[in-house]
Amino acid sequence: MGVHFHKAKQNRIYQDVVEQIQNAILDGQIVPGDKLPPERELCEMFQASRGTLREALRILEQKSLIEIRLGMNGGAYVKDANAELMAENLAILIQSQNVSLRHLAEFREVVEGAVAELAAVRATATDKRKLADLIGQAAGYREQGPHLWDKFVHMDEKIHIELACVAGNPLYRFIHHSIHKNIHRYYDTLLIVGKDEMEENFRDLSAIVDAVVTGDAERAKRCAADHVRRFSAYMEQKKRHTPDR
Amino acid sequence: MGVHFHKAKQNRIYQDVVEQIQNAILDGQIVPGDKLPPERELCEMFQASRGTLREALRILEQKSLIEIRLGMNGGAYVKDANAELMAENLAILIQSQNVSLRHLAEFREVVEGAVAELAAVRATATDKRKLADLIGQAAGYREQGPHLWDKFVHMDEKIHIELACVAGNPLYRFIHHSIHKNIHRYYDTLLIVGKDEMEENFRDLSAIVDAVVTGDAERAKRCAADHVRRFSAYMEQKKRHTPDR
DNA sequence: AGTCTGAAATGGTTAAACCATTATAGACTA
DNA sequence: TAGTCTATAATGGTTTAACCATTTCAGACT
Repeated sequence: MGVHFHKAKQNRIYQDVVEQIQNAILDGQIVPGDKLPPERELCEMFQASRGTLREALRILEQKSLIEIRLGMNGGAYVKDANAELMAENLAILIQSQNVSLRHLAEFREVVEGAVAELAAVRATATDKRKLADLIGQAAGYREQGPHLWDKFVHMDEKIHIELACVAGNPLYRFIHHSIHKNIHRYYDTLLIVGKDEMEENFRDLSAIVDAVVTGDAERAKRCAADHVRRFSAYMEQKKRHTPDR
Repeated sequence: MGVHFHKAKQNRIYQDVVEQIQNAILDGQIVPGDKLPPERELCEMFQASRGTLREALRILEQKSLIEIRLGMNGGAYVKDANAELMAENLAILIQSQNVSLRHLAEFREVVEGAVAELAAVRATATDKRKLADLIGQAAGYREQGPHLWDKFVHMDEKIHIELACVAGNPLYRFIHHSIHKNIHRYYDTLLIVGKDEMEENFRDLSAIVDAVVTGDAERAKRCAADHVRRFSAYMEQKKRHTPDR
């Protein structure tokens, strides 16, 4: 690998090491999938001890910039998915009780609305076909009865992701991912889908996609926001009947 | 399906240390301002070596859960400002060129709109007085000429923060903080405020606050979104005239 | 009363050794 | 020949013990 590191300076050496490697990654000198040299070699490059170097690696790992694998062929691999960090952050905010489920729902209403609106404006013919296809699959699972209902739930997720992609602003993808990851554990216990809920959910999704395909941004926004509102209300209600977690 | 297990690896002592300390913090067993014992004592408690323990501390520090100070009376102090993380995170997304300034502006338009809307609905009498007061201060700085213009710019910031607080959803505070921190370095070089820009900015702010005070949520949303749009357009324009960064 | 100084507390760094996990090549077996 | 076992080597994980650097503060000295 052709990247040149210079001797680590500064008071806190590990910080300097972090910065050098981080810059190399963010500048594209090292790309996702690449492997950094083994720790012992990095030590020589940076003229630092292994302990210090490992503290730097821990920080980079926590920033989701690298992933460290064990064993032969192990080492520090440069990662791609920057979305993980946001999810982790959000998790901490929630756990420290600064942000409640209700806050999250309120925010999600706005975000999903904006996503649907943008998607309606920006969807290409290909995007529209893809969305219609996803709705078709969901319809299929819906009809085939209870044993495929969890597949249906999964489609809901896929449709939301697709909408975020169509919207064309990566921030929305990241945010959606973060929220979903954090809300997921509530799904598992609270979201026991009955036929009625599924039908309603399907109607909501169809309405959103229909509005997007039609290019009716205003309606898309309204439908998406309504969808989230109904869904959140449903979750709140379930939660009240499932005492204390 | 539904349930997600993760590999049950006992190894990686530092992870275990991180979890124990993090839980203690998030559960409130240790509160912000508290100091953890010195490294050497923690080593004994966890029965781990200092190197391992320090790797754990680096992770907690990167998570903004603790802050480490040097010298006598130094050590690991528990922090409470969780907003830093999100900012750091967003910075990485931007620097890795996954998110552009334009994306950020587009998102901000939606967010500031939602904040103003919520604020209009939820503002108490006290909130309204506070907002009116801030606008008053801004008006004062505006009139007293160029030497106070940077104070005026600062007021703009304060008003946005206050709106986010009034909106009553902490997520918006965190998001605003993140965006602001990341957009700030552009301010410094691009935002040379002339009298016209300041006047326009002041009109925008007044309009937003007026709508909020009046309780006109719809208008507040529109004014805030317009404000961000104008501001972003102004920045884009400046940027084109300031070749390459 | 003010200033200097040095000791103590604490994090930062180093070095060398050993343990644990994993991929793989090559030996062994069916 | 095909499959399976095994030894080996590459690499991260952990320990230990020592020393360096920074900061505070009590007490000495103006």
